[in-house]
Amino acid sequence: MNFKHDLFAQFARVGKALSNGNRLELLEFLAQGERSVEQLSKVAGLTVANTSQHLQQLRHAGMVTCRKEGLKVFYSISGDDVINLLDALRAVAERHVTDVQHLVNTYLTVKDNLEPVPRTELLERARDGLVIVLDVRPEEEYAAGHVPGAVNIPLQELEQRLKELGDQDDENREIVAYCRGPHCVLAFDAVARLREKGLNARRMEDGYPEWKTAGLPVEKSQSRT
Amino acid sequence: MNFKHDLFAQFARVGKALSNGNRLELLEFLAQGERSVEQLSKVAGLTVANTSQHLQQLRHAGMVTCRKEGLKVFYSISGDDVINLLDALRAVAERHVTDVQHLVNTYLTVKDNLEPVPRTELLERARDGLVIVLDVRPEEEYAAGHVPGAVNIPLQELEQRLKELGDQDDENREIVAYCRGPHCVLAFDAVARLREKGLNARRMEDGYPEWKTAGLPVEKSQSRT
DNA sequence: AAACTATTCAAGTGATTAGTTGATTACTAG
DNA sequence: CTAGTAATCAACTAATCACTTGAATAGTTT
Repeated sequence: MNFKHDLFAQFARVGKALSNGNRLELLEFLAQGERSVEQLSKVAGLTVANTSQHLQQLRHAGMVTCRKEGLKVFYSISGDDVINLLDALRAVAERHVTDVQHLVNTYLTVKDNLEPVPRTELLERARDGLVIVLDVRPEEEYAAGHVPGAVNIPLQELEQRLKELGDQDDENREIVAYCRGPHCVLAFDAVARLREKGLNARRMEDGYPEWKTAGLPVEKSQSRT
Repeated sequence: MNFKHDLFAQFARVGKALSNGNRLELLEFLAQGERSVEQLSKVAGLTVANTSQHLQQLRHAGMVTCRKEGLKVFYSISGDDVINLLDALRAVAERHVTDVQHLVNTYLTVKDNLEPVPRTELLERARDGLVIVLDVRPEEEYAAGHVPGAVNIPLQELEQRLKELGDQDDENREIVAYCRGPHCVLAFDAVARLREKGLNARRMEDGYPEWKTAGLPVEKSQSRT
């Protein structure tokens, strides 16, 4: 039964793509939208050549596609099924690899952290003005697409721009922060800092890619070409 | 940001578990239910020592658990999320890796193959006696659990025992075959052979593990201790 | 206790993989 | 055409992985 063997070897090719931490990081970043090789290499802290090689492995596994525009090559996730796969991987890793839970817990300095806010609940409460939705990702990612009505304050600028959130009529209005995904640390950080300031902050379940994949509405900034 | 790096390294551990064809084959077999190391080594065509090592990798990735009973150690999938992960992997591999499609198509000698029968539809039609559900897995797997009312004829015995299916009142009663999963070749084979004999055979969507995971009713044989 | 069985452990070999470096290709701008 | 840029390719090293072999555990049977 050579057929069977070949078939599993093909599946393993996709598995191999998931077998390296740097590639997973690239995929998580790509889940935001398309990116150039240079951008990706910076965010993952790899050389351009190395990044290029990882991207080609991902491409051969069918997980990303690329598009050349002038000098630059833009990579992007090749379909929603890939995001499902990444989420399934996360789910297994979270549930079973105790080290992950340990890492997440250690990072969450705020131990009495409330449950993250579910996506569906959020949208209507934001519409009613009950919550402020805070996008803590970098400006360019916000511009490429974000949750409707979300305020964008990148994490680094959070401390200085705190009043933009507190200035609102009600000091105790709940703030819901989100970032790149369930394991992006930006929103964790933001919630921890906001709580230190006495604000009522929570984290949104998952992040922008999951929001988009769930078919919920998104908004884009027109400010750039 | 060392935290981030560590976190992705933990995810990669699960990814690594999926990066080898033999391990994927073991997982697919384990998705049927628990198995001893010896059984697994036979089905995958590996030495016992090698199988044991693969299983321990899977265990460290949190994908399987084991239970010792007397001399034997029985391994099993550690949760439904693992089956979801395997299905997500398959989905990506199927959609993107053209080689997989090629392999599957090559194997399907019957080109005019009808759509596989959805699970939900099947159960009520079987109850009404409209279809014969055929389980082509080996006897022991059938005994460990099967779709209610299914007839068990292992693939090897299919040709000899054909009359057990044709003997029924209506020659044209539809036969729906299933096996271990969407990429197990048993049901493909069975359908192809039945059609050669002029019978009205189709393949069930997915296989037994997916059926069980979907929460649909199952039946077990009492014939063995 | 001795023989036997199922599994695991430990050590070693050849193959594969991750990452570095420097050259090369494809494209743009002057 | 030349210089410059983004990405890829090619060649290499160190690390990791798959598998084999033979020994060691743990449990059962006699």
